[in-house]
Amino acid sequence: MAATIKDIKELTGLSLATISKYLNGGNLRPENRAKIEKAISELHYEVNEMARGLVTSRSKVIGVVVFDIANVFTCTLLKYLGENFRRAGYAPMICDSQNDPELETENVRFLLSKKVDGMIVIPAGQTAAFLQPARNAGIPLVLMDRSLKGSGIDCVKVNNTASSYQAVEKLYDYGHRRIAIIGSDLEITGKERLDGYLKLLEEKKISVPPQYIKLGHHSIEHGYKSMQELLKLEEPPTAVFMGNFEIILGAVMALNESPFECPSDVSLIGFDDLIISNLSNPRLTLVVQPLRELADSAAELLLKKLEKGESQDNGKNGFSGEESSAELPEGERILPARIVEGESIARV
Amino acid sequence: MAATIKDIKELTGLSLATISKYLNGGNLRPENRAKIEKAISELHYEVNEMARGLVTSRSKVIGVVVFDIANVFTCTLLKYLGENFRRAGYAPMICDSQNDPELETENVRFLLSKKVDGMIVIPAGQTAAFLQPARNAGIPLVLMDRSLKGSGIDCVKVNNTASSYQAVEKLYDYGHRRIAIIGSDLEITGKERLDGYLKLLEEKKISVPPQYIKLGHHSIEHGYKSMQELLKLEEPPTAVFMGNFEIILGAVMALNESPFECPSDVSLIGFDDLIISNLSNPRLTLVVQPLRELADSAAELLLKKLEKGESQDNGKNGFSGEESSAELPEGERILPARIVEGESIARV
DNA sequence: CTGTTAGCGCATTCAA
DNA sequence: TTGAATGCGCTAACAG
Repeated sequence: MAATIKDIKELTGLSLATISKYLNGGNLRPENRAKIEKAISELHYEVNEMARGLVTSRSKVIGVVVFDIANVFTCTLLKYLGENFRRAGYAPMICDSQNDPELETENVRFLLSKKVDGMIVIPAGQTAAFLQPARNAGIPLVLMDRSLKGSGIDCVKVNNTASSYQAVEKLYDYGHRRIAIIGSDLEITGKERLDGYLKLLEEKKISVPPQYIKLGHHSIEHGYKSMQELLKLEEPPTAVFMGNFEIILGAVMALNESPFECPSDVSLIGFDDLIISNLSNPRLTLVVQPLRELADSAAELLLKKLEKGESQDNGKNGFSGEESSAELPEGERILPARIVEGESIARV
Repeated sequence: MAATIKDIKELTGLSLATISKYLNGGNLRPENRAKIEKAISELHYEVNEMARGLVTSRSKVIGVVVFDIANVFTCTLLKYLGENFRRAGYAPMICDSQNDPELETENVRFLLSKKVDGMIVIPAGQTAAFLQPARNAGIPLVLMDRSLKGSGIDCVKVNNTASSYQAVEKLYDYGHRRIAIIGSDLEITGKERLDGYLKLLEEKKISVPPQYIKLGHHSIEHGYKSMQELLKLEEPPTAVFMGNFEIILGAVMALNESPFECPSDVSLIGFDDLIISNLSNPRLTLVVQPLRELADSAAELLLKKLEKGESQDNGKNGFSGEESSAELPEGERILPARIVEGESIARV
């Protein structure tokens, strides 16, 4: 089958060690170097990473576990992560959890059996138990987008609460008082964004009817249904804050099917994503997450740990099950989102 | 560090062979089975796939090379592919070529060094040379979306020409005669779709000014610029066929910024993607590719080859470089796309 | 700078 | 059914 260093040895008369040294960038006599290179290209030799990994116990592979791969948000991050890892000589091994905690658990196990050197995780659930095997294995871990409260695992994310506060504040500044939210209290990011909305209402001493607060999943259906219901109210909101991309999709769809117009009848601001907003007419004003920075930062953090050989397990968490302490993760990095202006907000 | 079967041996007093047999589903005495299971859970033992792979020379990993991962089309396919492979006990290892043939070549090498059992490829370029190492290695290969002419490698794709023919025919049936295209002659799928457009014009004996045929890359910029130019013509088209998702994005953006309205001023039909169309107002009429079927079919094809231990290299192609013969790939599977109705086409 | 040797964790002969 | 021995392809001492 495939050529091995033994074949190179036959062809060159050199020893295995010399060839290995060549492969790993050691110094050797130019003539030998040339011989080896000739043999390699003749034999179409490729390093067998399994054998190498068995010895070094490092695979140069980084596991990436995402809650849902069929998702603009996720795959943009994957793209940037991939660029970073590549540059550092690592390759990502991507696992899709399909929003299923069981699959997520299995993914972690799987990646461990593949001896990945580290892991990036965008968790599906809200508990860190599924990561315990990885912590036991002592490999570096970095979370993205969603932190796991009290787990002590580093996380890179945006400041959801502050950003959604700003978004709603923009509606407020444009004169809106009847401000609704279509969001989520089931996803952790949704909760944080809801907090921002509520905080602004509280600070500005605005009260809204409970029907203005539509909570469910971050899903197209929820967005669609909620917008329909909002527009049917006797006193519909003049502005709606939409908590994530799927919700935006559903809500805009419902609005398009209704007699209401944006922004004359109802103003909109949404959280997540950028490209897509160009499709809607008028263009949506959005809170855009710095995806590039998120990925770069997470990759850098993980690579740094990889270099230092630092383990995620700090010794305090050697047990499995629920964490009790509410210790603040030391490495939590919170990036600011920015508002990108469209024409979906009217003055009132 | 991590437990090995040696540790299990110590703990149970059984031999390595017995434990190995257990791990691989062999028959053994219930009491021994119980002992081993106890030891495994105590030690948190996980099979080291690197060591196993070194012996079996099978990794249970399937390499997936995509031309661009940050792309709704791609990542939806990835999702479905992942489900299929998972079910069959394989895990996908995804590599992003970033539309760069060099990176693509490197990706193939990389995956080979990881000893993947097979590969799914959505190629960035149009020549098959970069796959030669994989063919030499004798692993099964399946292309998706874009075939490599005369390479003899199986491919699962949609019938681009026929589908775009139908799309343009729909415009024709609605009474349109001034039909423009914003498409690509640089991507293979673009070419095929262009063919469908031209074929319909020819059959219906319609002639259009050359300015109606906008060819470039499958990019947002191309779509945006082309739509602007089309609308500026003295006699603008009454209908536009948009060749892929990025082009749709750009074109709709340009249209939204213009005084023209869809469908009263200009009718639209686009190729690719589904979800997104809901954002635009009116909803776009689209040619939708059967992503689920594409992925299922490609996965099935590859898994079948994996079972049969069939190699992609049929012996006729043992050389590298350009292929000369125009042999039809035996396993080419062409699936039909379907038109999903929106409200973006007016009668004229 | 180069060669010899040992062993990574596992599956797989062959004997028992 | 189980056990002992061998080797997968490579790296990492160590000695030369």
